[in-house]
Amino acid sequence: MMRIGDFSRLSRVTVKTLRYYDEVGLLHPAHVDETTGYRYYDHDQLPRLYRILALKDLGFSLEEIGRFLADNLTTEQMHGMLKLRQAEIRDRVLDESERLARVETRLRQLEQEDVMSKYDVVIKPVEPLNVAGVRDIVPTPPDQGGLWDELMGHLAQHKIQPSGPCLSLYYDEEYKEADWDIEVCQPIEGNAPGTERVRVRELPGVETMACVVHHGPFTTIGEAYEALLKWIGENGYRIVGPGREVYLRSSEGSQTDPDTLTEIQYPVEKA
Amino acid sequence: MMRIGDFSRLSRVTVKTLRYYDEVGLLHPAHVDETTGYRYYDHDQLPRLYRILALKDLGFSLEEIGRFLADNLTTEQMHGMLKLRQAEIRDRVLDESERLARVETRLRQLEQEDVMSKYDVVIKPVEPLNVAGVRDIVPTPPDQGGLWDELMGHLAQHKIQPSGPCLSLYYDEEYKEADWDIEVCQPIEGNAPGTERVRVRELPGVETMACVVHHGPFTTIGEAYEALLKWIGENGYRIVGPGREVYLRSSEGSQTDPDTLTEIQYPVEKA
DNA sequence: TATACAGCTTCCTGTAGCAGGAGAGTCAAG
DNA sequence: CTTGACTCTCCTGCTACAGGAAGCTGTATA
Repeated sequence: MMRIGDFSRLSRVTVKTLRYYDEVGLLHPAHVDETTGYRYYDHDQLPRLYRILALKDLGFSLEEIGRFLADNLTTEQMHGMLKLRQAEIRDRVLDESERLARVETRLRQLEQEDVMSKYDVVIKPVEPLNVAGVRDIVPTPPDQGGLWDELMGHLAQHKIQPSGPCLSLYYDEEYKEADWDIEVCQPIEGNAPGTERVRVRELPGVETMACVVHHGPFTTIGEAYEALLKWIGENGYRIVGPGREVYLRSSEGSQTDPDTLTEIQYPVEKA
Repeated sequence: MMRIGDFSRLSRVTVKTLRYYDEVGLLHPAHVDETTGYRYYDHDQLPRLYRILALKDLGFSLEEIGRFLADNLTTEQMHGMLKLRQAEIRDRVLDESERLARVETRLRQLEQEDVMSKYDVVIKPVEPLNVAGVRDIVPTPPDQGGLWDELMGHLAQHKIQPSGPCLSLYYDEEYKEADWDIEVCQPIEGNAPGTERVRVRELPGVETMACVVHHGPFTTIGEAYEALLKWIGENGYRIVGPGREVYLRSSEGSQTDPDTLTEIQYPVEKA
């Protein structure tokens, strides 16, 4: 029988930890003096402590280790827990590897451009959205004003309330000189009447949407697109649907208001 | 200006988190109603929030992100922090990969032997140890009794106090049929007189010692050796020094006492 | 106008596995 | 008997929030 300090030196486990294991019931001392509260350990408690350490080393929580030691479970149960651990660790390795890749991408970018991008890309889910929309081919993006007039006219006529910031969808898959396939949308509540030109429908939700916010006039939104597309490419994603422009704040059709706020969104998947 | 719930839906960050970021000073609302305490956010706070999320995604702590946003640091500082992050993540990936390998080793072992080993191996550091020892060639390990008599006689004669459990060192690098090079040691305090045969010296400390405890008679200690050596091989270590047997509890030379407790130690390094 | 009811507030607790430290009692040696 | 090393319990802190209680607020509807 030895005191906690000796057992600590023998096992190279801190006194704090030994007391904690006593508290949570993982390893009670062989004997506790009733009057002084001193803990006394026996040499043959070392194997149990080593088992605890070995299991901890495999990544099990103390609670799992506790059940482990108490139930002394069957080979199959053991096998199942190890399989589970294996899967969890694999996930974590994968996560951390991807994080590492992102950090290294940033590093390369920093070394090349010598300045940190003003754009930050995030991946987030986007809910399904009930919208009224008008879709058509227009020469270039700045020419979508007519579609907006059409849409807003319809909404005003039927007294339909908007329920969020409006947005445009860009359906073309590659870059175009002219003739863009664009849909302008206004989120609305519930269902409302549509027409041949004004479609009311649900825009599907997207689980992984790569997003970036552009703060500045529309005329410079190209920089935001550039940053976003670069990020998507460098981080191993690919675009799997039409891009969206969400007009968070804008002054009615002005292309040059510097206080305009636009979120660009692309549905993506890991390539 | 929108309320916290709307900003939460817009950014897909929970209300709880937004309140927390307010509390720790990462992102205060644009305006807080003095009478009601309601938080009001502006659209143009979204870029800052996205920056926070992007940095979090790289693995920075909220505190680091805070300094980050407050100081808006130079490119070099930025570079340094990213390098640091890179190193940390690499370490973690390595750690987790090794852990994964250990789990998989256990799994294979379980599948082959259909039972969990009764031995648990741990890696721990061992302190330098001041000892008196007698080293010689003996036919086989059970023949080391004479060395112990010699050592104990010397200690008794000089009234030298032992300061811990005694141990044997096995110097041979490969298995031998006969003629083992063995040193028997007794830890003692301070320095004490030695002789030609009884050396007093400091046993060097070992940073990474692979250890296992055998609970049972000496006659079955081979199983413990087998388990330990197997573990060392399978987990990518190699032996870099003489093995030790530490006699934690024993009944004076008995080879068959079932309550004997012995720790086997091998200094190892990652291969 | 009264009433729901959804949404907001603060405050408290819990998480995992201990580390650090305060204040007080205990043990063995000199 | 004193000293100094050791031990005890109890409290706080760490990260980044989540969950929930109790109470207030804002808006839509009957």
